[in-house]
Amino acid sequence: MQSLVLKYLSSNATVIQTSWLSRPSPDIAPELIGCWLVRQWPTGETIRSLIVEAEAYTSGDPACHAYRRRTPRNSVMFGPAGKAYVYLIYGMYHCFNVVTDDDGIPSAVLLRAVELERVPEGVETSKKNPRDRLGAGPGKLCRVLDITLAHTQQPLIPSAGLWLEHRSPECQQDIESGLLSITQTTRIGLTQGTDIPWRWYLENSPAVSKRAVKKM
DNA sequence: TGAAGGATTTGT
DNA sequence: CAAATCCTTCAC
Repeated sequence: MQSLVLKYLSSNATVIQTSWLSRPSPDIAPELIGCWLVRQWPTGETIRSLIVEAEAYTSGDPACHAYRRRTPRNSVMFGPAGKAYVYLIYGMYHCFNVVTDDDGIPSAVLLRAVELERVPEGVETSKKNPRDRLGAGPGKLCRVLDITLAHTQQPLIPSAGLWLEHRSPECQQDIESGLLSITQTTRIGLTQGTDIPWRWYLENSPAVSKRAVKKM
């Protein structure tokens, strides 16, 4: 079977705008599956990644970092959509979120897994970490795409070196026809809000972990 | 000012 | 299942 990334990669994808992201995160997260996360380094190297797994967090949600109060770390989630919320977890991994919904409503979509169109320069693959698993996990996708705390609060636009693009027409058609299937289930790794089914992933993607595909 | 803990990953 | 590892948050 041909790689999904290469099958759906198109040269004229359109950049996702703030207005499209100014909606509730549980509406946006499933629609981001099949969209593109694009990273461009200062060297000019540009890599598109197919988003295959995402989770929604929002106001009133006990698992949301902004549930208790506004703090320096989570403040970007309270602002307008279209910005990056990046945080460091367990002292060693970064997690990347897309800030969503209207100004004043703290919400975001955590990107949990992507399929890279190719291996970035300087990145080694191995049997343990093969090409199709480089972006398999929220910490791993940040590591391979070099997404760090420097990106948090940055707008997701090409000039920032990190942005989003809509599904290609081929991908959109395959999702609508049912050839590609998106599954909804519960979120991972939480201590609160564990029963809220706000995780979505693309069936049969090698970047979605077996642990992650556990059903409700 | 200090201590507890976390939207993870990896190896035992 | 526990370690790695450090920033954020909250309590004192």
